[in-house]
Amino acid sequence: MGFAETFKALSDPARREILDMLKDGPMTAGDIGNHFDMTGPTMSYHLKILKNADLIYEEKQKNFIFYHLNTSVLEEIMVWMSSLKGDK
Amino acid sequence: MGFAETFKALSDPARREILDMLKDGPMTAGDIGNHFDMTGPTMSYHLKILKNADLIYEEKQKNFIFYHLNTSVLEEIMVWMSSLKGDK
DNA sequence: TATCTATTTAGATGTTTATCTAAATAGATG
DNA sequence: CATCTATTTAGATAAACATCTAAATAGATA
Repeated sequence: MGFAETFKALSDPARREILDMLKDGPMTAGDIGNHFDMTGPTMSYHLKILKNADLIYEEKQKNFIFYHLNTSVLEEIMVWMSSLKGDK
Repeated sequence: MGFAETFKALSDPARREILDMLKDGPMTAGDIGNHFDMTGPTMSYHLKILKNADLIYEEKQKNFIFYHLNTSVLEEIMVWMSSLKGDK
């Protein structure tokens, strides 16, 4: 939990695409995975990184896991970026 | 040049600190390096990554190189982040 | 309860990253 | 022009990362 973790999570194109997909609502791990040419375990790995970075959270429902976007961390990053730009 | 490169550049704490330092005005590679417990070559490596990510640019003056902050790339990232947040 | 479905964990592997030391470049100055 | 100062390039290395296959978990259902 820190900027390093967040930026590392955001540095991978697949992970950014996952976030874009979740913008329209929660999805199961399987449905997310179907959009990529990757194995399940690889998808699971990326989801874990996004989860550890607090960019998504999971909700278990039956034997599915729904992933939700969490944008609160992005707010903090935008504050830092604004300060870099000199916006006080 | 792309989000991947930018986020990777931002994922390192030393590199983020360099950007914070440059917020107050340009600095030479040497002066930047003096703030860190790192060798010159390591500093040079980080500066190159920031430069390739277009987050800084250099201006040669005598036998010094002054590094300047460049925030235009951050704007694009903030636009993407805003869209994730649903700010249309 | 046996098994099917959804997802994760474990372990292996090739690639990328951050760091160092040693050497190279290039401009300024005695 | 010899050398000092500022910085980078080259090459090596340990750690971290992204990916895979095989196996494990855990809940739903026949």
